[in-house]
Amino acid sequence: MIVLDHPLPSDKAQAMLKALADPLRLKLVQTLASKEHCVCDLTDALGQAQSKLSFHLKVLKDAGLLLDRQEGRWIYYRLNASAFQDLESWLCTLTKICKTTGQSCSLSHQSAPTPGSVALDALAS
Amino acid sequence: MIVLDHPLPSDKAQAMLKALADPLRLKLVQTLASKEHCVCDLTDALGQAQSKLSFHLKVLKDAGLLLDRQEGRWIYYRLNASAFQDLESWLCTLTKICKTTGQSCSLSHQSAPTPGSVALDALAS
DNA sequence: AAACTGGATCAAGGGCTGTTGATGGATCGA
DNA sequence: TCGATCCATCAACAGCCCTTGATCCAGTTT
Repeated sequence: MIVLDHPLPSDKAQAMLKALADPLRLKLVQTLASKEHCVCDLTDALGQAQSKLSFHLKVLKDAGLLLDRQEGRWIYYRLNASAFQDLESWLCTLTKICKTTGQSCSLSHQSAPTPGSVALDALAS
Repeated sequence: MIVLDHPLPSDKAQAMLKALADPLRLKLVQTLASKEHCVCDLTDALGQAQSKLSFHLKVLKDAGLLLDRQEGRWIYYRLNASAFQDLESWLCTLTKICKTTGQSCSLSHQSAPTPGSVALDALAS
């Protein structure tokens, strides 16, 4: 089995993927993409119950995808850009393996496989 | 709310994310990264029941991440490189938004925001 | 201090998802 | 044709996740 040699551990990447794999959480991310919001803004914007949003915001925050700050009574959430960057990089590594191992690929613009461009590591079980 | 303007629809991306967000399915992907395998190879390699692997292979295939071909009694599964590429591209777009909207970002090497480099689209509700 | 507001947390319930063992279809060898 | 192998599918069960409404806490206002 090929295991990604990447600074982002697979279990962390998995937690991020799981956090993003929900319709409402994806809407939250898209909403927070423009700028930071407090929870009451989000309840208005998305028309969802406060406790529900708090639940999903916590999931996203625990996965590392969100950051928050307090200002008086309000708590402002924003995207954690570096986490998204890490996940993108992780997925990029996976995609490169996929291309360099001669998997079927319909892309006409795929770059030529450069030996060593993908770091692999064999692992028992 | 900002919505990704990307050829890959968000619900498809979400299905892929959900499919990848499982430990066993991620192991399957990593195993298939090296080369195609039939199901009986995978049961041996991962020490899992055949029906369990068939279930998870179907989830990955339904999400578009796997392709299969039949050869006699065996069915060989392989990664669908273009699907991984699409998902990577989708996530890349999301990350770019995150960076260009001035979200807090600890990266020192982030590229300068180039206006128009990220396609955005406003959407009601 | 008392009332109010924003938000987190909790318990209960329902629904979705994964696991397990059994069954059935398809292909191949004898 | 018969048995064996590979694999998909099914039903039943268990566990997890999401939703909902209530409650609690912290900060603010009066």
